[in-house]
Amino acid sequence: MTSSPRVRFAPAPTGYLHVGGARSALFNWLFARQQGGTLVLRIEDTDQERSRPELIEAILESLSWLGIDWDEGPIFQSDRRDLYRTACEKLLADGGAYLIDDDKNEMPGSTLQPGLGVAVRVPEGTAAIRDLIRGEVTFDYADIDDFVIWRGRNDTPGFLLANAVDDPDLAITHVVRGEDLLSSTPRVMLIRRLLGMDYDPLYAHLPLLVNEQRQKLSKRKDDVSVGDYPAKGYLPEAMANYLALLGWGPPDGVEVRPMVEIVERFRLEDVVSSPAFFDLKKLEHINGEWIRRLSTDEFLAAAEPWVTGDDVPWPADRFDESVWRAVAPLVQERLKLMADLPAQVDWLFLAEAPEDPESWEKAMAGKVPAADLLDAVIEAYDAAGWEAETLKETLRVLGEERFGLKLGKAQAPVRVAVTGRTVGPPLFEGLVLLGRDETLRRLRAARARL
RNA sequence: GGCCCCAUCGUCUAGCGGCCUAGGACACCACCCUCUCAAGGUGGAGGCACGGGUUCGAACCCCGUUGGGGCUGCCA
Repeated sequence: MTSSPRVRFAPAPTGYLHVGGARSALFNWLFARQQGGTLVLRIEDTDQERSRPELIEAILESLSWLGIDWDEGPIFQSDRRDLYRTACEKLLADGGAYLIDDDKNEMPGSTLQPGLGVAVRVPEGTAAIRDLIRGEVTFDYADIDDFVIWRGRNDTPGFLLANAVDDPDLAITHVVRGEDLLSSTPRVMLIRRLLGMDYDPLYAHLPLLVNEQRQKLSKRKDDVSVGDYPAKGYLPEAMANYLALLGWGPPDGVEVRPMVEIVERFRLEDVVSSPAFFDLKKLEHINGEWIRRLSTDEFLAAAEPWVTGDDVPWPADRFDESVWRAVAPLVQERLKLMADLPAQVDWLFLAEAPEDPESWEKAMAGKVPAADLLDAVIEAYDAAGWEAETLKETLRVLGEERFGLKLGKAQAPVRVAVTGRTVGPPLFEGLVLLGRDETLRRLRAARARL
């Protein structure tokens, strides 16, 4: 008999969702969706002092942004305090745990008392964890010290206790989480044993996500808050796609693909056991791939905040929707990050070509006779038909016949005069959109500076 | 220190005893394409940490060494 699995993602609201947590959430989700199982969202907010309720909404938002949905919850551990308290009292009464003072000295008594904490008395024996990724991992209780399960300081349950109680109570079948939790597992198992439960879930301890120093990603040292990624110009599809590739690889080697295809192929047993470096470079590449995969309409929708948001570099009233729609496909092909979008099109909506000294230097002070060339272009464009192909041909012929320059060289001064930069979308299509008058005005203005 | 986990190109991975003179992807280099930049195409450089076993045969199995990491909190 195979009943459908139940898994959970259990973040503590002590910070925003970071990429490591997101990856754990994603793997739980992938497994649940793969197996037709259930994903429970549980908020581990037992520590009154560290929990910040206002962060919960942000965490849920980040999960949703990634396309991770859940079937039950969020369940708050802070609502279930009585459950943990009852379990703790039982342990106390049975002698499996004892009261402690602030310095962890054992205190007399077998019921919870204000101001006193509770510690488990670790007995002899071993705990064998059944881990889908690592096989069987055994711990000897002789190596484990007595540990606190109830905080006397603020009279709240510790995470080990809450964990031990919740997973069976929620009928969790598979615990999928980071490897940093592996060492805490024997203690959770011990609590359950002392409580008389014969239940243990199957575990899957995911390899840690690490930084360049190969250390566990930390919110403090590493810039890894998922909530920051939309504003950096990442698409949720790209982030989720990349995260799925950390610790797992599709059997057919096709890395960039829709999440439904990843769900089809995902197997917890195939997750590797060694840590993975969170590589922004690869994320960027995948983001570029996803941007290019968008239909024009999808791209326009994704680009909306980048062309009409509060941070656009041009005055809102100068933005021209039809011009934007016309260049959009040209820009879509060249972006890795949506954040790079404004710099591609700003010259179309600014009153003047943007200033970029480096570009100016490169195009105007090089070997190309910029002044003479601009003079010639101005004269030619004043009379030319205003279509991309004509403008291109005009410049090509002019450049070759009068200056002995290939189009690649001849276009540089024109590009910088009009767009301000040496790089950008295809020039002649852009000139058509900018219009003859403004193009000529910018060419003359640039010529005057030489 | 103790316990536990891990070890294939710089990075992410494929490989689950012979298909491996180790495959793919990112990054890097070269060339092609090209109005710039991208994208795309072609090619290149680059790896099984080390030492013992087991086996007819090990990247794959076992042991050890070394290295890295995690935990060791009245955080999770």
